[in-house]
Amino acid sequence: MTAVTIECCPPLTRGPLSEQDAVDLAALLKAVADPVRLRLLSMIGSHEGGEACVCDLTDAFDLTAPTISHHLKVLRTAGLIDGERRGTWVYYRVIPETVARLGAIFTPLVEPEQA
Amino acid sequence: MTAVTIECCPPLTRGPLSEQDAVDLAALLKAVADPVRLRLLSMIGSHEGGEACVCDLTDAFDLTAPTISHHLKVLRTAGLIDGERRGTWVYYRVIPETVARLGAIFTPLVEPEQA
DNA sequence: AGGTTGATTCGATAACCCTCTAAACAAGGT
DNA sequence: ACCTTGTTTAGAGGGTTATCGAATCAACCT
Repeated sequence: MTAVTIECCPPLTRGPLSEQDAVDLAALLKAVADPVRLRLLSMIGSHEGGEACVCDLTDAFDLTAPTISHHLKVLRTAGLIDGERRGTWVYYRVIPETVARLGAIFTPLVEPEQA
Repeated sequence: MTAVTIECCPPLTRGPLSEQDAVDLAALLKAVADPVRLRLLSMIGSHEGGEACVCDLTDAFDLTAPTISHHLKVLRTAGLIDGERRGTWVYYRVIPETVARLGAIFTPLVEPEQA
C-alpha cells in the first residue's frame, strides 16, 4: 500500500502524442477493445492463483474453441498475457506491467508521496 | 493534489467482467484504439485553453477534412470530447471524466488517504 | 444576394476483423 | 499403436471501419 499524490492531467493530455507513440498505443488499445478479450483478461486476472486454463475460459462463452484461441493470441501478441503448457492444459496469466501501462495513459499522473 | 493509497489490483482483474460491462467498455476503448483519434485527443487536451479548433487539428494530419471530422464524431459519440461552434470555427474540448473512467479500469485501485 | 472559408454529411471502395468449419498438433490413457 | 481430449493453425465468409471525393450546411464578408 503505497501513498501517492495525484497531480494535474493524464499523460495523454500533457502534450501532443508523437505519431509513432500513437501507433504503438493504438495497437495495445485495439487488443483490449473487444468485449470477449476484456472478459478473458478479467477472468484470467481474477482467477485464483492468478492463472486460468483455456478450458475454463472456453466454457464461459458462446463461442467455439478456435475463436477463444484467436482472442488469446491477440492478447498474448500485445504482451497482455502469457501462456504456458503444463501437461494437457495451457495456462494463461496476466502481465500486470502492460495493464498498468494502459492505465497510466489515461490516469492523472501519480507520484510517490515521499520526499 | 489528493493523497491516495494504492492497493491490490486494477478493477479489471478484481473480478470477472459482466457481459454488458464488457460491451460498454469495449465501445469506449474502440473509440481510442486508433492512432489518429489518440493524437486528436491528446492535441485537444494539451492545447492551450483546453480546447482546439478543427482547423488546427486538420493541418496536423495527412488526411482530408471529412476524415478528421469522422474521427471527431467517433470521439464525441463516445463521450470523450465535446464540440461547440463559435462563429466560424468549431472548438472541441476533452471531457476529463470519461478519460479518467478509461484509466480507472487498468490502474491499480486508489483510495482517498483520509479517515 | 453572392462568394469564400470552415465543417459536416453522404455514398462508395478497400482493408480489416470476428467468427466459423476443417484440419493439424500435443499429451495422456488404454 | 490407437483413440480421446485439449489447443492451435489455416482458410473462408460476412460485417465493420477508415478513407476518399462530391455535395451540403454554416457563418462571415463585400
